[in-house]
Amino acid sequence: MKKHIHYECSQGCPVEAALEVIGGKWKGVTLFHLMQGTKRFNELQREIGSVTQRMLTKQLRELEESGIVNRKIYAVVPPKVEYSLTEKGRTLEPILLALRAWGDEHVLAPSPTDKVDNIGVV
Amino acid sequence: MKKHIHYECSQGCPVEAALEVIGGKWKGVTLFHLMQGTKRFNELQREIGSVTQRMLTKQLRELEESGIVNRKIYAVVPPKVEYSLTEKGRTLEPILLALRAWGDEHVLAPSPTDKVDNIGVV
DNA sequence: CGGTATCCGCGCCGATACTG
DNA sequence: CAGTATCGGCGCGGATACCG
Repeated sequence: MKKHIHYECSQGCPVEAALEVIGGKWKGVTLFHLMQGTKRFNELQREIGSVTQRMLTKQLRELEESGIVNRKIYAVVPPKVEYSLTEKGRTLEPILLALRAWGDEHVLAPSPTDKVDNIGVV
Repeated sequence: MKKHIHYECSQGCPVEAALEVIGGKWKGVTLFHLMQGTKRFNELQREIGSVTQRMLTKQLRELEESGIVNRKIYAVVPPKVEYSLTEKGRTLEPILLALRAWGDEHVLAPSPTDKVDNIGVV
């Protein structure tokens, strides 16, 4: 059995690979808020609004494991943890800005130019 | 009215909104392949490689509903269905290209500059 | 060829309770 | 404050069979 076709996209497709990093349920928003600077856990949770503590923790851990987010623990009482983008994470900024612009224009404020061009049945 | 965002991201966050459109499990790859031009169903399935018929259908339907993808049915035997990007879909091209570039550089071919900068414990 | 229909396991995710 | 532990519903998504 030889694999003559294109590369299996599930393994080597760079678009999928990128989306697996930022495509998690709360990762987009989280990253976007971290673009504004270092944030504490509570700060993030408050700003995102509807994320549960459990999920925010999970998403942040995964982002950390992807090398996108840095977790800084202060050994103080009460505990203080700060999250920030790593160098690698900052390379995502243009993409996040592009996503925001696109979402703004084509989802949140659908313009008449976004109407379905045609539905073809021949 | 000025947008004083800093509230509930779950409803009005444009980044999330955009990711909900392209973030489906197979949507990224699918859209990327459709950037190369109009494709038939089988063609897409073969190129993506590991997607099941059921899932590809589902993802394409959702993309269609989002106004991103056009479905053109030819009334012939055997059946022939062609998928293509709509005008709105084509506005995603720069984002898809950026995602591919990022995935290539930072996921598929991790460079030494992507090493964790530091893990801070103060 | 390009789909539905159906079954079903698994893991996501919310809710809640507890902790250092 | 910033988590972890545990339970449980339910929807995602694979496998399979069938259809126009």
